[in-house]
Amino acid sequence: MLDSKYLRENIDFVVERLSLRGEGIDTAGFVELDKKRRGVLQRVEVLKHERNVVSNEIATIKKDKEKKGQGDAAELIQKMKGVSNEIKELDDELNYIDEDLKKILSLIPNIPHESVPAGTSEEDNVEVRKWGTPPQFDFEPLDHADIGEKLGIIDFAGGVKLAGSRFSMLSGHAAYLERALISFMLDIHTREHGYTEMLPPFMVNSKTMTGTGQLPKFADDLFKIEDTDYWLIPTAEVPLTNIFRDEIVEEEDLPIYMTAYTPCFRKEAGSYGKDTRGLIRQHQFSKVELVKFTKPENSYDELEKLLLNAEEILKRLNIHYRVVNLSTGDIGFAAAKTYDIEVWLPGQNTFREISSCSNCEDFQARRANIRFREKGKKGTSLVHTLNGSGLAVGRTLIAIFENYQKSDGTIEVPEALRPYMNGLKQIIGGCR
RNA sequence: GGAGGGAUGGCCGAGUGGCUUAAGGCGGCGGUCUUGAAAACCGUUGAACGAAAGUUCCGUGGGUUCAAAUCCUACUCCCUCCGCCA
Repeated sequence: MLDSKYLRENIDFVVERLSLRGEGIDTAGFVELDKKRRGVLQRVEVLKHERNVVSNEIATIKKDKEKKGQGDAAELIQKMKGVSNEIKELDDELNYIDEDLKKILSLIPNIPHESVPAGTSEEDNVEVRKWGTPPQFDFEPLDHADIGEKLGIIDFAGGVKLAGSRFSMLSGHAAYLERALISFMLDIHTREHGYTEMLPPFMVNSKTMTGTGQLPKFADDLFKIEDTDYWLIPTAEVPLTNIFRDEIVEEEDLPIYMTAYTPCFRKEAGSYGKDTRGLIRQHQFSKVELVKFTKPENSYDELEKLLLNAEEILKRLNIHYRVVNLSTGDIGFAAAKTYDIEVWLPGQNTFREISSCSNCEDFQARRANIRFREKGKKGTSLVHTLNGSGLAVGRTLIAIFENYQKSDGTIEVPEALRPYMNGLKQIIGGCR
């Protein structure tokens, strides 16, 4: 959510910046309502002041009457009845205005940072760097779906039978590999990068979904449990960021680093027919997430560090990747700036997103009311929130399948993962 | 699922219609004393909006009243006991 005061004072600038996202905003509606709100607020505050003053007078008169047996508050009380009714009407009006204003504000996306390249789509994303080299094969590399099915360790039909399209099932060494990847990633982030491991709820309420920006605008992308206020999380960013919702943290506790493995659930509405093959786009996938709470002045440095933390996983696995700076047309709703890490998939001869690292600045903090107290400064300030995948586990598994495949159809286990798989060097299929 | 109890500032906790909308304590900050620290003592210290005056905030939403932390009501969450259960 944007600051309404900031929006009021910089409305032309905001409109211009948001137009780079391809987003129009309801400026006329905002300006009119905002003005109306302040008018009503002023009137009702004057009346409330009067009510407070006269109420005290009434109290004094009644007390005198008890003591001295004289004085009569009847006239004042009568007068205050009118004032009271007026206050009620104005308060009601104010509530409606506030609701409408909130509705407008909650649908406006974050303002892109100045370092974000202008553009309308992913075509305009800018490559920041490449790491490693693509593997060379003396045979035609397969894609992960073929590799997995040939080895009998990815069961696409089974997922469809049990749940439906965009579900699948891993078995044997594929399931083992996924579990190993989760431990591997969490260990690096907790032991080497200073993150605290969390295991949050996989379902959250509407308020939590609103705090990070999924609601109200993106309800169609989410799974909701019928007859409850429970939503399945689309990313651990949601529960982790909301841990400090409506709280004031101490300055010396910042920055706060948290990491969590969770499954993620996404409807993938609007992607019909896209990425239907393989594990690329599923309704349920595993992800290790990184979340940071920082002081505003440090958040862009922290974003660079977070990005490196995510990259480190691919470096240890020795898999070729590149980093791109997303353009204004491609960054998410809550983000001011986003880097994507794209991993090389030889089976598809292309780079695919495996991590998305964003600085949301104070956009989520304002929605979720996450503040900190600064020494020697009056009041509180909003923290900055950051999040990134470290990494998407299913897509990492895909990358290993495709980059480490052998001509005989087996998969070499990357050296860094072997300690997590009881020394296993090669995935040859079968159930154990 | 059944019965009962509860929700007050960062934390604990008093307050049951009007006496500035929150006593007191802890914690934090500043000071006195001290070589330094601790202890003791003194002072200070909630949040939001607003240029300010001022207004609002005692779990959340309704209601009663001239006036609500306080009375009524619905809901949410927490605790205890019983039942069920991985």
